[in-house]
Amino acid sequence: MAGVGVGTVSRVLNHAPNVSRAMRERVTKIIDATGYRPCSAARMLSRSHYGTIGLVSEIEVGDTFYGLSLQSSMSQSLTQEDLRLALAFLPIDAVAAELARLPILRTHSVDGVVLDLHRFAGDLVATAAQLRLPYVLVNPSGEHKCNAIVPDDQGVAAQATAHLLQRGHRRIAYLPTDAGVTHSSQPKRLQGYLGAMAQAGLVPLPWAADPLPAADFETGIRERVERWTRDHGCTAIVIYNSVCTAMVVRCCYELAMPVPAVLSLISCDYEPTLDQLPVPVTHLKLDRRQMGEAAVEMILARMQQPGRDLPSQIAHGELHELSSVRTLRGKSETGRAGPEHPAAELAAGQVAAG
Amino acid sequence: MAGVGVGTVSRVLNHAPNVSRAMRERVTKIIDATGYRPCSAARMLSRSHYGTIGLVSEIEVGDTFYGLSLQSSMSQSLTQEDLRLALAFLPIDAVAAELARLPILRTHSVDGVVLDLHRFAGDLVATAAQLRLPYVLVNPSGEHKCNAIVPDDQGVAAQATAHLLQRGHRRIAYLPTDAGVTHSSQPKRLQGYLGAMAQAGLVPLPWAADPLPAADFETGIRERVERWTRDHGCTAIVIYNSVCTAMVVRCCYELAMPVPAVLSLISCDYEPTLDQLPVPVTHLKLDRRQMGEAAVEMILARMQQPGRDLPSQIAHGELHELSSVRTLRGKSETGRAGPEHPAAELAAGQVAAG
DNA sequence: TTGAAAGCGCTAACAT
DNA sequence: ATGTTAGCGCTTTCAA
Repeated sequence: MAGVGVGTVSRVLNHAPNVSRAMRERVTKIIDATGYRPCSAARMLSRSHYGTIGLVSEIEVGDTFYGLSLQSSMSQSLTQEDLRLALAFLPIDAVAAELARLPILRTHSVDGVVLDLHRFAGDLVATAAQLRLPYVLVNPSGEHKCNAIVPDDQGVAAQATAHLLQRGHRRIAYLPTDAGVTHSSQPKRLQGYLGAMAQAGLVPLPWAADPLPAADFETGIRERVERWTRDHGCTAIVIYNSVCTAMVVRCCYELAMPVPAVLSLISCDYEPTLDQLPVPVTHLKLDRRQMGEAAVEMILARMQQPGRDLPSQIAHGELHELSSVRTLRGKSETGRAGPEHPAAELAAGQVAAG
Repeated sequence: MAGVGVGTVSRVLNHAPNVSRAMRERVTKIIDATGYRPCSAARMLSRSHYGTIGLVSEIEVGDTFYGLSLQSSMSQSLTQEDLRLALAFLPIDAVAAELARLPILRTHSVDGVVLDLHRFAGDLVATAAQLRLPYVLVNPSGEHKCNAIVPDDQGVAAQATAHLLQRGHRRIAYLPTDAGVTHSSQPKRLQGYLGAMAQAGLVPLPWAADPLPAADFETGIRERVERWTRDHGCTAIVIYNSVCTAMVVRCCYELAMPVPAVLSLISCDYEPTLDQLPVPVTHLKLDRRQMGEAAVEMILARMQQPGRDLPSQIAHGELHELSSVRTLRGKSETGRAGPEHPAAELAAGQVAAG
């Protein structure tokens, strides 16, 4: 300290209004000269808050695009508010005790926490309430009227179906994912498809409500695609997510059913893979970055008014038209539509080895 | 406090050896009963360290698989040591001042920092040294004898080439990425390819050293693939990374050149996209999780002995054989190899619309 | 506008 | 083995 009281230094550091210009300049100068940095721990202690919010997600997001988008958008939003993000990971199907045992939760070290837990063994809301900390749920399974950022899963599938309808398709199938996925997006997207078909006065194609066998995912898809096209005049498929979409694309490749010439595809969820497939796939994108920003906004608001519930915010999907949907004309109205199936021998050269 | 001194409580909290069983139990009981949690800020302050290490990465990793694997593996490793991870993001081509301005670096709040910056405008090592904080570099561009986790880029391309050679390929091309990528992995992977070819007494195919035009990436790839196969008897391509690989796969799809029947592909880098392409692509995987663990190990070691440099650790690639490499026999030795090109009309049905 | 001083909740050295 | 106490580096009253 060069000649002034510590209180004064603190005041200039925090841009307090009641400091003389002269003093401010003098202090600033020494701060720059000495390369002084305040100690965040001391700040937290005396301010009795942490300037940090926690994000707990599932370890498995490490293999998906989903996770990082959320994180980096939250981190950026928080940085703007001069706040920090603290990460924690939980295994899938974790229980309340495991949550409480996380380093960031076991000690007082965050002012709020956002929970990005899709599979939690127990009542997530009750568990979160136990934390005695403002919390926000991101994309939780189930219904959540409050304190959550929920994607419009039903809407996304409805939009996808509507897009195909609008492009002239009538025999539209829906491909769910495997039974292992217990997240509520599974039934909700199904509902979206069913609803849109009903509204258009069309009957859904079979197996929409039957999850694929987790054991033999690929064969299951192949069988459905074959039967849909062969027996039901299917011209387009609404697909649960991008992993399934990639498998359908492979399947079409092997069956020599060009996309979108023979079969149109639309995915209810986006990952960068979709752009990189041989035929870039049209999809509905639930913007994770936007969800991250919404989560930050909500947790900040909840920190302002502890204990008060905030209405959940719905994240809508946005249509990205790429190359996997064909426009049908003419006899498509009759129900049976689409071009003839390509000659089987066309497949021979295209089948993947191994 | 129920009857005991605060020092004692602190001792049981920190598992100090010199506490009687009776006392330990008594205190533990009240701690559980009251749901007491220690305040991490106070701990940091009195211990005068933070139990936190920082990770600064580029915002753009948000779109890649790379980033999250590193983060989550670091977070897990640190959690085991009862340490926390603090995140910060920097734009690409950031300068030293921007680094210093990051919240986690502007204040004293981490005990060490790992820098995952591939494109930094300036001398990263010098800048890191300025931080007066133990640091570790992950996958930095350029040569780094110390304090870095460096992937074996040259080795990875050499292994990829060797794998193709071993499978009987002789006319092997190398596809770099675009000129916008200034990271040293670009020249290093090229060297790996060149070296392996030279060692096998083979001449490299053209354009290996010519980065693709960033403007028209896709056309560039298409032209090379066509000319390699048509004019140079090319049967296999070593590809810089998975984004380029996806484009080559699309290209083969459009040119009706089945993979691997006509053309074998191997990628020098992995992202989950590779598994999801119609033909799963054989690749060398530089394990990011392993790199994250190595980074944690190194930063911890550097924190033990501040100021001492540690030799860089090299991350090796692991071959994952999927379905994109064909085994060549017979006349492959002569240099010109591979089956006839498939009839052009085969393409017609498979070309993507739009 | 500035200085002085009382904490914030803990750890660790010291005393017992 | 346990209690006592002096800080850790800051913010924030309260006086001046």
